[in-house]
Amino acid sequence: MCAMIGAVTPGATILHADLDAFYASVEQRDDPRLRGRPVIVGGGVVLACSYEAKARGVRTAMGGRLAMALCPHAVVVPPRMSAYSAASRAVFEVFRNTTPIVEGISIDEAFLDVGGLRRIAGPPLGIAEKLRKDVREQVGLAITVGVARTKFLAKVASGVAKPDGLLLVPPDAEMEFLHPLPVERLWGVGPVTAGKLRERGILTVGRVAKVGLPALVSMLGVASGRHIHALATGMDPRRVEVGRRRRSMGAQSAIGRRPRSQAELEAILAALVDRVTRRMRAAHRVGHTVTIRLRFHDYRTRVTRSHTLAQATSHTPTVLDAARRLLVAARPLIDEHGITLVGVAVSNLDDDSAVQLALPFDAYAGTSLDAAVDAVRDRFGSRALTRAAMVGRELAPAVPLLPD
DNA sequence: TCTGGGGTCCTAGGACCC
DNA sequence: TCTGGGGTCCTAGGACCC
Repeated sequence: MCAMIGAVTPGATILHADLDAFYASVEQRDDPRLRGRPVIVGGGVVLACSYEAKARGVRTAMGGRLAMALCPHAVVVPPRMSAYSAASRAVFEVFRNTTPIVEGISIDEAFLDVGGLRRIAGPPLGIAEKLRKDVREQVGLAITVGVARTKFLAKVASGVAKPDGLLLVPPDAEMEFLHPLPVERLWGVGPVTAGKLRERGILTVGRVAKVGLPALVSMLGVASGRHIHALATGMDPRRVEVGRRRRSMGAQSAIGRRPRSQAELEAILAALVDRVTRRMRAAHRVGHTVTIRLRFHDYRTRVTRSHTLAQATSHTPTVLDAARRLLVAARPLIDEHGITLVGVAVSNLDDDSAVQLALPFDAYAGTSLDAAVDAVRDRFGSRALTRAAMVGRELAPAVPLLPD
């Protein structure tokens, strides 16, 4: 399926590329028996589903029981995250072979700026066509691409063109394209905001543009009002940014309704902290703020409790200690409301090379070198020690530490 | 709908400093 | 004894996205 509006359009140089039903498509690619059949990835809840299942009303995040009621012949497969990661890496490789300006949004989605490539690679629409072909041939997956002047319009275009489509929005036809769409298409308009707009009879993007900025600000607040007004009128100055860094890393686990002892909760917490801190170390990141997240029996009430450490760390026992204290402090809430989810996140992230400054001058000031070395080994593992030793007697500020 | 897991950004109040 | 304005950081909650 390939739709096009207009011809050569110098302003439309941003591509939004979005893999179709990503997890389910990987499963269908890897197992020919699944092709053409409704596929659900997940178990208790639907993590992803193929278009054949979507046609029966199955949706992401739906409970497994309901999904099977809607689509009794669906094939349910357990998720294979490593296969999806590998497929994602292969697709991003194709993206980066297309243009150096690639901004990853998620495992299956990215923006590409192809504005500078006209002389060597031709106009954006041709580049987009080739990108789709390359992903299909090299990775074996269908990908939808939207092409437009702004990120938001490119994203909406890919959403409209799905599945396996290509859609260009020419700069002189943006409002015709955008204004008939429902307000939910605006990035940042979810159920709550859509409800507020709906109450006032604002159902389309065109109506949002017409009602004007002051009215939107009074309805939705300054940030939200300005944001959706800008999008609805085609203004979106955000550039495609290469190398955006993660601002937090977390893990969580839904644990059902069964009552849990403190020991059980702490064991779950320890496993989560271990997962997060391993990932942090692999990414060479350290963080200052430890947050625990709890959800209660009603599945709606959520609380977070956080604590900011004096020093950024990815050290498992240090993060666990902070998380455990927060959990202990939250015990009365847990006893009162019952707990159904526990999560841990570390935010305020730095590159792990940032730890270095604090080490010699703060925590280890006044201690002997031997004592500092022991403390460093304890805290960050032997690789950090090796790096420090390489510069001689001191833990020099310029040396990045590599926690193990 | 008996309910996942990983994130981002915004708001708002209070502490604290100058 | 009463009273400033501005800025930053921390904590908590909420909406939203994939």
